[in-house]
Amino acid sequence: MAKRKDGIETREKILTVACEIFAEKGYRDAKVEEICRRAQTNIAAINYHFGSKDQLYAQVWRRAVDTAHQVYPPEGGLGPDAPPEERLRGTIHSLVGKTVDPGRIGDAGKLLLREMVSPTDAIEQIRHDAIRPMHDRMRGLMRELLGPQPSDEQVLFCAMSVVHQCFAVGIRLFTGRIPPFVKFNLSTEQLVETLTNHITCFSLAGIQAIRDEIETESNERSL
Amino acid sequence: MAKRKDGIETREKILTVACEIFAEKGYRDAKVEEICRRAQTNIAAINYHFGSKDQLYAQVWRRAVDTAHQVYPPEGGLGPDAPPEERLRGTIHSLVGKTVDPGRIGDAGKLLLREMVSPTDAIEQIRHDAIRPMHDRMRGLMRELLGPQPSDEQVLFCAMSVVHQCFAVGIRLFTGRIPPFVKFNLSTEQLVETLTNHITCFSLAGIQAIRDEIETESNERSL
Amino acid sequence: MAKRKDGIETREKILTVACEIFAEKGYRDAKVEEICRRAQTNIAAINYHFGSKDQLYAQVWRRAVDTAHQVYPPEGGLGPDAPPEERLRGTIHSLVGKTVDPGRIGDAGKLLLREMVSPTDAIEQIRHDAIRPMHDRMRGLMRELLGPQPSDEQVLFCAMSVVHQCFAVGIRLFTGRIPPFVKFNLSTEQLVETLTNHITCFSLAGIQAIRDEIETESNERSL
Amino acid sequence: MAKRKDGIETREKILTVACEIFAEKGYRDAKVEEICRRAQTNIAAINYHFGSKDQLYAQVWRRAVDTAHQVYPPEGGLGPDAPPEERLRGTIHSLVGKTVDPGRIGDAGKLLLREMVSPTDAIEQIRHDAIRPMHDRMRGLMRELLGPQPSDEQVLFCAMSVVHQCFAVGIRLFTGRIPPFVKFNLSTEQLVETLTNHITCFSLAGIQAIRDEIETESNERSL
DNA sequence: AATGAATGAGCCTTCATTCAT
DNA sequence: GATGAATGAAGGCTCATTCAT
Repeated sequence: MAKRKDGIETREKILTVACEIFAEKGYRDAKVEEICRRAQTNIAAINYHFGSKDQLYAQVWRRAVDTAHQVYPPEGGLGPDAPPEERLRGTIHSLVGKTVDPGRIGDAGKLLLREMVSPTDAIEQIRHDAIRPMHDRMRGLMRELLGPQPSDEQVLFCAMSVVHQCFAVGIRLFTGRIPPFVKFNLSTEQLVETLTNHITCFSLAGIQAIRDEIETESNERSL
Repeated sequence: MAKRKDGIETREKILTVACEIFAEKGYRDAKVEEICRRAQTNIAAINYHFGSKDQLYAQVWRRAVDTAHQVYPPEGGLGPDAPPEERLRGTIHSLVGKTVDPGRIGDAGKLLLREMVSPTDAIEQIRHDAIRPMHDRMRGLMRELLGPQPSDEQVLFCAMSVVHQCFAVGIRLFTGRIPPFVKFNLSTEQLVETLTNHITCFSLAGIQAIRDEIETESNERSL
Repeated sequence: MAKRKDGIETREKILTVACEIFAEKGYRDAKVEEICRRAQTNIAAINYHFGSKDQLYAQVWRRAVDTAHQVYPPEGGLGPDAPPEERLRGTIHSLVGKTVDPGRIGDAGKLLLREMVSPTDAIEQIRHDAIRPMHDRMRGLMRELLGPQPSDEQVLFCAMSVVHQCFAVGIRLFTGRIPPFVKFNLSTEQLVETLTNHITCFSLAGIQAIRDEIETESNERSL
Repeated sequence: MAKRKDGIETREKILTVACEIFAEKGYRDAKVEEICRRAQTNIAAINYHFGSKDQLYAQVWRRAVDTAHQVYPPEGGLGPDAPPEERLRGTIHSLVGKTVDPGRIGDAGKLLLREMVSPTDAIEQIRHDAIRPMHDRMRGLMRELLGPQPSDEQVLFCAMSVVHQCFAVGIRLFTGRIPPFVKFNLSTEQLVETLTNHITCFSLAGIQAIRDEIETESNERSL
């Protein structure tokens, strides 16, 4: 006889294992057979509980997003009244944490990064729910920091400059090209902190440089 | 009839089509059947000319790297005597071009980016030939620009900050989330120029900020 | 419906059909499609139940060996105390039965013979389990029957003389060159008996002749 | 430009190489690509020179039979007037030589043995031309040696006993289970001689035993 | 006469999904 | 509710053969 547990338990186990495997191998190379085996359930369980591999993936993704946002809230938990420099640091901290810190959000970070780069059709909806708000927020911050009259282009470019710096380490980590951080003997928390400091410092200066350029252009044009 | 020629033509046709499809769908989702159909050859042609799908992919990749390096040489064609700021601009230009300009390097850019993020086993060799030199070069540049005593960590972080800014637009382009550049009515050449300017400006300021930080730390320590 | 049972039945059906077809056509020319068709299952059943054609073959072979040994035990069921002439007869009976009697061991005999002549890589292990013991046993018997001082060479040659006589009819049967036994109206049991008698009589005399020769040589040498 | 040799040369090269490979791997596992490669010609050569793989095989087989018969003539070159014991020895010598002596007949022996055991459809005709005469001859010899009134059955069984002893070593040689002859340091010629002696001695005694049995039976019946 | 690029039929295998129990 | 035997569509690869040159 089969164990008549809760049904919820198996569901959760599958979700967890699936996240690991999707993160490790990607959607296509993750096999339902392996997920079920590692989740110690039968091969029909995924279809039984989730309807299909696609739908399982969507669930896994949604849970990853939720987990990541919960552990690393969008702007680091700061309110809208905090100075923009602080909110930038908070946002960078959040992004770096999400993609670098497997200790606290499991494999959600890898999954997020993977989807960031090779999007799957099935979950366009979810992606827009999760990623666009982040970009919108980042663009808002850039507008605050870039001063009076930045062009949409400049706002977008700066936003991308910041966002992709945050992804950088994550990408390198999960593609296996782990940089020689190990020798620095940094804990994950320290790594997140160090990276946040670096990117914030680097970016604030970068943004300021773009702002100066805008003003120079503006002055030239007004002459 | 255009058949039974010297075999080179068919080979090239397959290579071109395969690059498109690998870039578009990734290795796993690219079907040899589709490649052959679009190349107007028999389904066995890939095995005949390349031995296997794996080996075809390796060839495609190698050609993509070659093409990209030819059109966008590593440091923009500058010699080692040029000032480091210029060489940074050249390197950024090269990276941006490779990942943004489908007009001149076909789908090589997409392929490069894809491999950057989800590496395939078969071509570790090639990846090391193409990617590591770039990172080494970039780290060398950072050392020049960061002044007397940067730590390995600082060099690495700055290099990553620059490199991943360059990939940013490429990633966004090829994941289909085409940013609203279109409305700016920029040609690809203009886009590459604009991005190069932005990233160079942003990064030089960022690097300078890190350099200042280093010196501050150094002074504090020497007190 | 007779479907979705315990899986054993389908497995057995495949095993039986596969034995027939492997025996009939050999490993390479046996097609999984035909096996599945004749076993009235899906083409994927072999992979599901056995993993691969290779592994199916190994299973088939192991079962054939087991069946054959069960129906025709190595020395005809005689104990080690029986006189060597009787044990020789028993061994001959066993070998002849295994290779001649399709009525009681199905196609195992054909399979054994086929493997005897064109060994397959995958099952070296099994071959050593089944064939070497038989040869060792036969050589032991020869030593008993050849008297005091036979050379290894003489033991081996006599063993081969006996063993291959036993295979003779089997080979001729399964290569389709059925000798005109049919006209003798012999049942399979009678055929096995008749052949056993013939080979035993022929071989005991042959062995005795070699033994005489040994003694002659020995005498000559001692003169 | 292609070498415009004789055309005969290439043909012969293919025939030789094909014999090697067919002997080594069997018809099914021999690949035309490998044959052509090792024969240093193009992949279409087999079809060009022989029409098909089947027909090449038939040619190879016919040549193997011819070679074997030439080097080891059916009854060892003895005339019909020689005493039957001598002609038996000659026939055994011929059979053993054909299947054991790769030095003088190339791989023809292996090929013959292989075909002996797993006949190929395409060359039934040739097989009957080569094998049936041998069996007829052997049965004739048996009739001479078995005395006045042997049954067809007894004649056949004795013929098989002799013939298959001759194949024994060959089979063991070419299936890779080379017996420890090596340690005896026998040259091929010596091996052929030794085996011929053994089988002749063994068989003459065996035949005599069957003859005695016939006479016993006959006496019993006539009582 | 000879070549080798190209073909297509066929094979084994994979894998998400279904369904009887 | 849960299982796992079974399915079928599809994919990559093999290989003897063909045909334009």
